[in-house]
Amino acid sequence: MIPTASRGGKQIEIMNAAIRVFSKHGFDGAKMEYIAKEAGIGKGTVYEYFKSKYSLFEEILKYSVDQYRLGLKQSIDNGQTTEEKILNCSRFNTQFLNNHMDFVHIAMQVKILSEDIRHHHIAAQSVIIEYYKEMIKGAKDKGEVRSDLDEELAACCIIGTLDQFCKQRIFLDPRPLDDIDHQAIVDVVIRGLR
Amino acid sequence: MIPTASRGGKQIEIMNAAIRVFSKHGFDGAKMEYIAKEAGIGKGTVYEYFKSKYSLFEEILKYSVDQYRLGLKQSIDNGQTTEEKILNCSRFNTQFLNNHMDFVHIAMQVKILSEDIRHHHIAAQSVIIEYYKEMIKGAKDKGEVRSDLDEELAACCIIGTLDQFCKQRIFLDPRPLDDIDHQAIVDVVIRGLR
Amino acid sequence: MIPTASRGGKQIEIMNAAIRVFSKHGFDGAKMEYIAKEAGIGKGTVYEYFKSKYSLFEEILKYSVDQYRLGLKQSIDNGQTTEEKILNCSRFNTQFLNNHMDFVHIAMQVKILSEDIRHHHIAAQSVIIEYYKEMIKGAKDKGEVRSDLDEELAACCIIGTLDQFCKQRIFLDPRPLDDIDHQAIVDVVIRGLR
Amino acid sequence: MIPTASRGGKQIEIMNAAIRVFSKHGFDGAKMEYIAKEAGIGKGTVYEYFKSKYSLFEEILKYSVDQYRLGLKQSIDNGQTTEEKILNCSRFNTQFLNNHMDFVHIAMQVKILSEDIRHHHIAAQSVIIEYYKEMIKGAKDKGEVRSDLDEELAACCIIGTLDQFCKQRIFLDPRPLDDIDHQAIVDVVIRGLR
DNA sequence: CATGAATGAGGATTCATTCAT
DNA sequence: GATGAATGAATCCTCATTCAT
Repeated sequence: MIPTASRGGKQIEIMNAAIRVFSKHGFDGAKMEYIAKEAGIGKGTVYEYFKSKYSLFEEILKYSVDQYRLGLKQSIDNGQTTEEKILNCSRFNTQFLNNHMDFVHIAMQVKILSEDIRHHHIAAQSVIIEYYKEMIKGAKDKGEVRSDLDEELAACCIIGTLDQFCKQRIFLDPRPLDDIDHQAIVDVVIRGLR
Repeated sequence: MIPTASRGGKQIEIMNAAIRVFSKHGFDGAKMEYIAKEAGIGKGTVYEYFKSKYSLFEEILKYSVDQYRLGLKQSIDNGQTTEEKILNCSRFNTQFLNNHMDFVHIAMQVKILSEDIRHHHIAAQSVIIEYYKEMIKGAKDKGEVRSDLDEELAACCIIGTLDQFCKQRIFLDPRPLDDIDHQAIVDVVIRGLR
Repeated sequence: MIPTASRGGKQIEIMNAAIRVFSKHGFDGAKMEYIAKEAGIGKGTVYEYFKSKYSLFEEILKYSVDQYRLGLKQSIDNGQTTEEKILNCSRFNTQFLNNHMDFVHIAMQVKILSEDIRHHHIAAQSVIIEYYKEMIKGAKDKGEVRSDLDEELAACCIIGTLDQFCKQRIFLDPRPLDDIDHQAIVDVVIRGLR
Repeated sequence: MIPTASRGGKQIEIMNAAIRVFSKHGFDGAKMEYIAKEAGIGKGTVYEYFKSKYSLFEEILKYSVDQYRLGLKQSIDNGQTTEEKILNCSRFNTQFLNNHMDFVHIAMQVKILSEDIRHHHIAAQSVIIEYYKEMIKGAKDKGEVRSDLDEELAACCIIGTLDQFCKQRIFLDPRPLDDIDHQAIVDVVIRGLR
């Protein structure tokens, strides 16, 4: 195995190639040969950086989930008002899911994952929910949302609506993603149906 | 192959066994032998009813999607007010996803599916969105929701929130599903965050 | 198993159906279901008359070889002169091989056959050669062929030429079989090339 | 797949091993594992060189048929007189069929072959017949055979007699092949029975 | 007697992984 | 370090055979 020092660069390259291949073919459909070819290296070289297909998958999963969590955190932190925060999340969500949607779905077959990665995954999800809950808590303090709002359910509503919107746009709607009216989505979440 | 007349019963039995096995192991992890054993029959018998593992999967997918669509339709139709309709959907959603969640996730790897099944799947999704949009339209007429509400986005919000809630309860929350406060969820959707 | 008394008729029916199917698909390609369907009976019924696919094949082989041997014997016996005898053989050969050629080829994979059937087959071949050798012997006595002719080689020449002619006509030549000039073939055999 | 440059050697090795196994067990009886073992390689390696059992079979068939055709051409070309040419053919035929007889028989189940290979096979047969016809034509010019001889039938007679002789020696006669009196066979063909 | 639904042994094929170069 | 030819374990599927009806 290669000393950890110089590994970083190529490791990331392989992971990015693998994300594309896993997304296109699913876990079992993704042959190591495809991944190597996509990364522009030999089949054997992948094994210098990852000890098995499965561990490569798990590394990617962790990596992606962390990327997602961090991006979301930043989206929230960068917004001034709660509305702006959610707006940022909507934009980031669309962008991220557009690139990783398939991978996310593969990842959801949580049943096939190891305990270790499963915990990581669930933990990350929980952390994301916490981010939102804290955001709501802050919004309550600033009086931007009603004070009797259940924070868990609010988080649910935001996450669910944003995700569902992405799904519909990506799977059902042929239009490009750049003309999305994020403001309108956020409006529905904030104002509700009534 | 067995005449279509008498096939129905055993076909359904196999499909139900297969849903369990697919859910537990994923598509590629689900060996035909497991499925046969789960259905209490011999391996070869599965092939009397489905011409391949893949087509078995597709049949199940169609079947599940249709079951879901029909259940949702009924949930909406059985409610008097819009609030009650959404409440019904929430209950049905929780119940259905609890039994099929894993399968639904496997199914979402839409990329690996045939054109035919993919169209069926997308079509069913579209129909479901239509159900909700029509519900919103009716609600507008009755003045239960504001008249400037975008129907598509409203559907997004309802579907997304209900689904996300289920996911959180099923994956992250160890509590049983029967003490869910569906009313609270619906409240958030209807009143929004503010 | 069915009492041998009334078996004869249906047994022959099955064998004839099986010859057609074996000829069309080869031994391993011929499914018992095809054979049953071709004979217009149920799959299980075939097993009432033959204890296995393999033994069915062997029975057919014996049957066909015997049919061929008998037909050839008759062809020889029915001719007055040697030339006429060979002429009859040529006609019978063409007719028989046209119906059984593929089966004959399948049968030639002697290696896969049991010792028993192999001996029967080889014995029948030997008997056929004997028929021809006796014919030649008779012809020598009548002065129709030269007296220094090797009987074995003469048989070889007759059998080989007639068979090869059939093969060419059946495999390479699209013309129907009824306008064959058997006299010309026999001439070549009798007069030689010179 | 391995680059075509360096494939040649091992490909031929596998084909030769496969000829032995196909000859011994027939097409369906020949397990890929046997073939691999016979070639002294792993099962998977065969698939690096041939995409399926069937295509391996077809490649062998083409290869064998071409080998046969070329050997026969040379036999004819190397003879001075027509008699010598046929003599050469008889020797080559015996030698080749002794090594390939079983495979040739398997190959004759032309019905199961693909259109492509079938055409190749039939074409090769036709070419062989042409070789003989041209030989006869030349013999006519040199006055070695009578001028009214039908070339097609003459070819038939030569091919058939030589093949039939081989069959008899290989299948029915326990004697070794080296004491064959090829001259006697050729005599019968050239002088005829009379 | 006849049937055909059910069975499971058997074999072609795939692909993650190894290791000699 | 990098490679890709070789490997064989693992699995889908076929079909001869059985046996309950």
